[in-house]
Amino acid sequence: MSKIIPNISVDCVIFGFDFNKLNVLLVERKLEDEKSKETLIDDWTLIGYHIYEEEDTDSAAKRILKKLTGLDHIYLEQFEAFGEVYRINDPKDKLWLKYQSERFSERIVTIGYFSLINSTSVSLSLHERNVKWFPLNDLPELGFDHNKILNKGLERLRDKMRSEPIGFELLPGKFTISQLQRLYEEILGTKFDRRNFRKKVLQMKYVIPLDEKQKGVKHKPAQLFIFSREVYEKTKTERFDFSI
Amino acid sequence: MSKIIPNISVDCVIFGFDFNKLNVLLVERKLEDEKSKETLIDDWTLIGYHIYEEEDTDSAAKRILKKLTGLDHIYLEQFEAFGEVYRINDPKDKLWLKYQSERFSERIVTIGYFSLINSTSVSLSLHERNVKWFPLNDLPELGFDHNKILNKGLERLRDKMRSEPIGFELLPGKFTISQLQRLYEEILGTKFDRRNFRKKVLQMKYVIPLDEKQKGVKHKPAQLFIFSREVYEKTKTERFDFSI
DNA sequence: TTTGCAATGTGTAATATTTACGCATTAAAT
DNA sequence: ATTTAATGCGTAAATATTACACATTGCAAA
Repeated sequence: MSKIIPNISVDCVIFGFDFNKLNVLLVERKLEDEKSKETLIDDWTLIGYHIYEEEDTDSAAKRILKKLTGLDHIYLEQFEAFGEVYRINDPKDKLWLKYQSERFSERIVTIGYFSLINSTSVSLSLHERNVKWFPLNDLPELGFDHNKILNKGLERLRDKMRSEPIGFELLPGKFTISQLQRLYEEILGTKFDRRNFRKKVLQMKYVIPLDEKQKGVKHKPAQLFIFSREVYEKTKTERFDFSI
Repeated sequence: MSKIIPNISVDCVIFGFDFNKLNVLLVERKLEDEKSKETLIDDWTLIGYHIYEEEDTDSAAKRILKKLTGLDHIYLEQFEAFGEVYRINDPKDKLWLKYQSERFSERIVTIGYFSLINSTSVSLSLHERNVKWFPLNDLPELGFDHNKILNKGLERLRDKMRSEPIGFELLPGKFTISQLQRLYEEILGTKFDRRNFRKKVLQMKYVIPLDEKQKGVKHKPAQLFIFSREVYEKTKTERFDFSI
């Protein structure tokens, strides 16, 4: 692969949904002094990396996701570039970058991507580093300006959820209407009336009912549905709107 | 000022409204062979520039606007980073960059900003270069990937117009409801019923009627209004929506 | 095997919002 | 004085949203 560009990186806000909470995937950032064994850094960050000279920024984000999940076709969208001069200012952050490479002591503009993955069906690995899902309301201390990046990504996810059917990306292929409702309630921070929500979803021709029911639940099993992007693209004119 | 970063730039899609059409501001790109006087390049581009090492990307965009208009507080918003490896590929574009500086032969990631200005009250100048307003439906040939950038900027303007009251930035401080309507119709590409549009606008507490009427028109002069961002921020909860 | 539990699944009336549309008013130009 | 080309106002019809109650299903516990 070609050379790394030292002052441009991408960072991914990877969202997952466990049928209850919206989670973000973070990677542990640990550094200890080689002699004294003193812990110099111990916190978490978004998953990101510098881009290569012969690599689109989109491709860099895809590369990171692929390395992490082994999967190729993950929902990915750029949401904002972070270009403040002093976005990396904390000595910890500078130390970490220096430890990675002397070349990273320059100024870095990073491009934020958010990604939606169906966390129930994915196994994760990132070399020797520890990656973990964190619910949004219980985040650890984050390095760099990743709190800001994460929140901007979340904001964009919320906005986009209201106008396009991207929520399905967070669910398995087959899902129930209640699962979809919980997802929307969790992300948008609202409550919907169960019956009205169902009515709305049933109107969407691209949410297709299956002749199949939920299994292994201890109550009346719900009908399963699939989302069809193909049908959605054909019937796009209907304004999609999950707002209150 | 500090050194230029050769592989990061900003480009501004500057919109203006002349009470009839939505226009974009472009700068002429002309280059002729010094000996033969042959025209090597003659087209137009968005207004952009590389960023400096000690400059936020936002500040770089502001710097460009200031140089162009002399004004400080212009509506400005980042909309997308363009990070394809081969976004600059045309020999003309490479020639132009080389002519600007040998250092610009590297790969460049550019960050797109869109800006809204009240074109009726601004005088423009950009050193020795020719700048001009073009209506969106009659654009000249654009250099680089600026057609793509322009269209993405426009898309973002449209999206944002539907959810936030940014259209006012394109009008003079005092405006009539019909002017506002024409603006929205032009940008969103829709027609609104005059009476219903008026009703909707009058509900917005942040569109404040003045005891003042239009002058110099050859029909019944309309009442003038001002937009108050302050009132808007206070009453934000009401969902703003100009959709059909 | 019966009963309780915890969900799913359906319908309808009340309310709010959006759309469609008609006519009087005003200032300038003829 | 009359015409012109807009502004300004109100109301009815259509549509969309919200609120709400009860029957159904499959499993688990009694």
